[in-house]
Amino acid sequence: MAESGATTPRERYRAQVRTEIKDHAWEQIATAGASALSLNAIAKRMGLSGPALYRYYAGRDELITGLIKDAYRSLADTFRQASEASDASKAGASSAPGPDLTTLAHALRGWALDDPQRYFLIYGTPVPGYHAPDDITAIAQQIMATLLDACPVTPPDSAVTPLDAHLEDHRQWAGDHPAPPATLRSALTFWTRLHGVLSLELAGHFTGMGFDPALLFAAELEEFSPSTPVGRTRSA
Amino acid sequence: MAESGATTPRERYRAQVRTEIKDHAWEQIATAGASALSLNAIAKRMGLSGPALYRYYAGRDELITGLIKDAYRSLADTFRQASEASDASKAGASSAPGPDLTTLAHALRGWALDDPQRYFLIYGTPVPGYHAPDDITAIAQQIMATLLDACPVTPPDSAVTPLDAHLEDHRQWAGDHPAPPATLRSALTFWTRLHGVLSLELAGHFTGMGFDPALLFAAELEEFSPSTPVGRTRSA
DNA sequence: TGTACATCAGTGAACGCGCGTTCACTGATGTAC
DNA sequence: TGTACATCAGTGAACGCGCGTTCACTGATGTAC
Repeated sequence: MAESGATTPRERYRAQVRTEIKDHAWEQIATAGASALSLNAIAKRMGLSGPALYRYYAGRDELITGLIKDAYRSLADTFRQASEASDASKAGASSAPGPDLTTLAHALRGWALDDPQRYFLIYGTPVPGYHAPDDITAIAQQIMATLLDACPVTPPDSAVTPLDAHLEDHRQWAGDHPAPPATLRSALTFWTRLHGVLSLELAGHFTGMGFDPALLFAAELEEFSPSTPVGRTRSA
Repeated sequence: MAESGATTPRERYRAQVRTEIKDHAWEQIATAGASALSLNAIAKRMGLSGPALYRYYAGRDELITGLIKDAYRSLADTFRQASEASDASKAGASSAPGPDLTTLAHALRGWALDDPQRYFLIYGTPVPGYHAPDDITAIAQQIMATLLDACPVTPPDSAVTPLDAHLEDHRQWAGDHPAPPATLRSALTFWTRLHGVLSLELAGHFTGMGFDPALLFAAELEEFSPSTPVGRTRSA
């Protein structure tokens, strides 16, 4: 999708086939993982002969790069939409301005569970050779910016650590977002902690353990919720 | 290694060749990732012909399973050794009994950085079909048990959460370790948080960001250090 | 409106490759008397 | 100590497969006059 303004019938057709190829590619990735992706297999599934796909993609690598870019865009969109929705819902009176982290967190988890292999295509095991093209960095920064917009400007514990100072010097990763240092750290920690629980869940490392990953995710999230103090207060 | 008591020369030879095969396998995995592992390529590197390896492994799958098991064992050993070393060093007088989490954390990070693809073989993107054999679960539990031994029995914030109760009901994952619920949660969180930072670092997701992953790792770790209160106190 | 031409989607054959795996066999190493 | 036998490591040929990718080509779709 988002192949930009197609006008002539031929252009429309091309765009449609390109996305059809991608759809089959995602299906194949979800079934057997990204390393099993094969142009010939996709062609066969579409009722085409192998070389036909070379009208649409220069090769396997270009297709995969396209998929990765789409995955990033999809996550960025999901994040932005969740952010806007939560922003609108509390337009009336409620607590703090801006979207809240809980909404973003659940959007992230939903997006990941929706297609675990798509999550892993972005955040999973890297293939030693591959280096992401530059325009992907931009989308990653956009994701970070959305996250920073949702972070309370004064996080629960707001003392400035050495790490904060270090991050301050390297704000580029959030597109030079003008948030205070403690907020930068907060967003980064939000990201790494949720990724920690989520990636282990998606990889199935909790299945042998019997308990519910959602509870673990929620517990990690609670640490960021501004409504509850940082030391959990409920007891059982 | 640890092929168990080899006595006759032939047995010793077999064991040696088996580990030599594994060594080449690891080298290949480190270079091109686990999905690129090929029996023929290993044989060629060893100066053997392809089918020769079938004297030592029933096939590619058995070799990979062996590698995974070795990786788990290696991590368990690293953990245990770090644990014992830290235990001994403070035999004199110092603070709490038992090893401390900082030592374990750095052992983990060192082990991971030593061979990122080995880390990913365990904790990385799962291949949709594969299911780990049962004896691996045992090693994973042993790792958890070592971790639990190092957790302070009364963690920094010790109120009992609903998650604690849930974990209490599913203690199996730690080999029925007799730690209090809050400690179970603490160990689990230790694991997921460090994995969060570490896996993103190993996957190279911080390289475009310019800052030092070690600082982020240390910051996450600080939250578990009993010497420092949970809210960081230093300022800059 | 029809004709001539250009564009482009898709085909089928082919190339070269490396993979996992089997099989019948050779030659060396160990064992038993 | 030497001889007969069994064990087993390793070979080379072969099978069947699917991969990515190229190339010359046909036939349909669009464009220009």
